[in-house]
Amino acid sequence: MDWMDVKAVAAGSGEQAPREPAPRDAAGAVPVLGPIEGLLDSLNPPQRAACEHEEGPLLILAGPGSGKTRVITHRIVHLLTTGRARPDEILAITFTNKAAREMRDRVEKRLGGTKGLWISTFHSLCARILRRDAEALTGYTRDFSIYDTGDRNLLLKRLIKELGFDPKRFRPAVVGGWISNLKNRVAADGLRLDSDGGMEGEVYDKVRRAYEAAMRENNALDFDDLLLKVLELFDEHPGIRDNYSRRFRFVMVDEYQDTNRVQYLLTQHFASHHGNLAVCGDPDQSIYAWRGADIRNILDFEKDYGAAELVRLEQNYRSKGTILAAASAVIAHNNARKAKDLWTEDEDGERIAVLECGDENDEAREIAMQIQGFVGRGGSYGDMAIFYRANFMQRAIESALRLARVPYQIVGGLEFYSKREIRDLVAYLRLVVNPADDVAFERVVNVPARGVGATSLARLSEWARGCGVSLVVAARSSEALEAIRGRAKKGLAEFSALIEQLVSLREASPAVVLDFLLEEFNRERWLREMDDGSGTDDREANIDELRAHAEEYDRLHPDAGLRGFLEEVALVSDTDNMESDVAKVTLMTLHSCKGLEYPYVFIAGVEEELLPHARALAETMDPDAGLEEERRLFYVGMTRARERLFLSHAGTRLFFGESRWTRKSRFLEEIPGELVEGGRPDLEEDEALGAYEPREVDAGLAVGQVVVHDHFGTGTILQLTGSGVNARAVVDFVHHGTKQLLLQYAGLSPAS
DNA sequence: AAATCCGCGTTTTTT
DNA sequence: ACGCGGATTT
Repeated sequence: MDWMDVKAVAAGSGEQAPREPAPRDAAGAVPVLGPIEGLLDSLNPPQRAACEHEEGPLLILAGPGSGKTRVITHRIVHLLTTGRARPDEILAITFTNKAAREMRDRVEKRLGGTKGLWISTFHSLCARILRRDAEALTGYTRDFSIYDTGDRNLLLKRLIKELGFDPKRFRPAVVGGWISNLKNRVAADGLRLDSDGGMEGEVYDKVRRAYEAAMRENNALDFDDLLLKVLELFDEHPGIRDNYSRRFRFVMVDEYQDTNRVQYLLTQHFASHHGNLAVCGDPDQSIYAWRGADIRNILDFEKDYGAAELVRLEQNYRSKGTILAAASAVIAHNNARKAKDLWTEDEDGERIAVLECGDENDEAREIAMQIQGFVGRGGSYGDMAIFYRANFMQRAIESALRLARVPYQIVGGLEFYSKREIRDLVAYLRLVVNPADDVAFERVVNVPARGVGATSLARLSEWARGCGVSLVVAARSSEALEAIRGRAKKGLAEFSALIEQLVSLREASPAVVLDFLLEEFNRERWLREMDDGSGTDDREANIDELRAHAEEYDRLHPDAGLRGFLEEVALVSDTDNMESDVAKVTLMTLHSCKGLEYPYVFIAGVEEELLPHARALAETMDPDAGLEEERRLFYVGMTRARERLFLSHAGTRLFFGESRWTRKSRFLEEIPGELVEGGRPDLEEDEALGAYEPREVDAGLAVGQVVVHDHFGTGTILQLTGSGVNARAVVDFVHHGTKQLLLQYAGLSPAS
């Protein structure tokens, strides 16, 4: 980590005379500075070479922890401050919003602003282009809706039924996955679909056609369309394509190993005019083949773009030697791979620990205990992260952390925007912007309840289809309403009136529209209506959060309006809710952890079937490829760790409510050298726990006493053992049976 | 049309 | 174990 001050070579990075300061395109644009003295001094030679590379293609092969993001941001800053480019001539593309934000922050730190720079994900970049140029696509307007997977499946289900197929046999999610897959690869293999069964394939294809037609009618695009339509736009309107490729004189793509065919072609378009394309990535960290990423894109880069400069970043500044060696040894088991030598100047550090646990709860508890131990010895929660292969594993870990009073945050997982109340409100907003959005209409026409049920809706749909109009238009037509009975008729009229009012607020700020809606709904009644017994507090809080989010958005983007807000909501999932400088342990899937680093990393569930995931081995593609991608995933997880790495596995684990025996992962055998088995590698239990400040435990607890526990509720103490930090109680809980608890974590209090 | 009950699939990963 | 959607009842 000290490499920054290793060399203090005087500034002399071959600066040329800065060009005439370019005219700024807007007030508050990035200030055009002179060259920053010594900007590149802190970089090692290859890093520096990557930053100084000027025109033409550049491939940066960057191992984990090799300062890749640093290089990209420095390169941007370098381009700007030497006057080689204006902010609005630079396009940097990332895969996740997290990465985009990180990059923007870092540039901002150096320049004090990022106005005019385009740093975004493929998806938001494309959405932005389409907002501008959608009219050039037949059938679409700039008010298009963006459908997420849920919306897509809802529409598919309706279509499958309408076409007379059984949605059980042809499940919307499966058909949708198939369509998505097709779109991601479409440009590679042409439109030919290689369906297995002739009959099945035909159905799939019929549904697909109906889906595309319906999407057009709804003025809606799904995630894949965002990219695909831009490709279409560029293909059909070379003029538009040229505008962009001339405008962005420098294009950069991060995590290039994760690009799919469509993204590959888009990139090509963006660079078509000048060839100033810098991509960076690491084939060993390619973990998205399952959704169409094609590792050949990065492997063939030099072939695709002749005379590309190649820079390899192989010095690792992140992990202790032992961790790096272990990760390297694991990844070396992949055959389809070019060998690579990562090295570090750092010391070896502590050995990697393997935690063998009973079941998933023991595992979670063990991790929690480790964490408390380290915090007791001066560690900070914010320095620790727990990774797992699949989201369901989150549960056990979460509850153990709660019990142990470990503060945590979860990245991704259950999404904010998939919550009922949020989806409904958002659907209203969508309908206001894009009245052709029938999926949104169906979602909210009876929210809150207006007596409009399935049958009336079916009648309305039928009429609408007959006339070729949207549901909103149909609902306004007295002719359409003739076929509908009293209660529902009145409801539809109410709904129409509401939409009409909302449409007049079309240009208002998102928060204003939300307020109007909530007022209109009678918030309390609506909440009560949604109550499923768990109370309305959470939903209420979610609504407030959405409102706050809308307000914040409006403040930052005063001119973006509803359209902009909806785009953000559709594309910025709350995977991005991660707070980085906060005293909380961070939980996430192995896929989400890419690009991050933590001093202490725990990887849970390092087991066969789970870490090489069974489905990755069994399914579709060739099993070796599946296994190797799993290995890369593990590699990505391991290389996030700076100081300490903990790998845990449980003897049994609950799947679908059924406890199953497990075997430890073959990947563990691939780690050379000695692993510390079990227990706490460098602490005795007492030491670990003693360091953690105990809460007062003996507060008059006695056998036979009735006590209350945060999580398990009321119970009776059957037995008390141990003392001090080892004091335990066996408690028979009314609803949860008998548990043994460590008093210092349990927080038992006498029942009142 | 709304409320309740039952059966089924779910859990690989994400924009 | 759990939640969703569909079928059943009220």
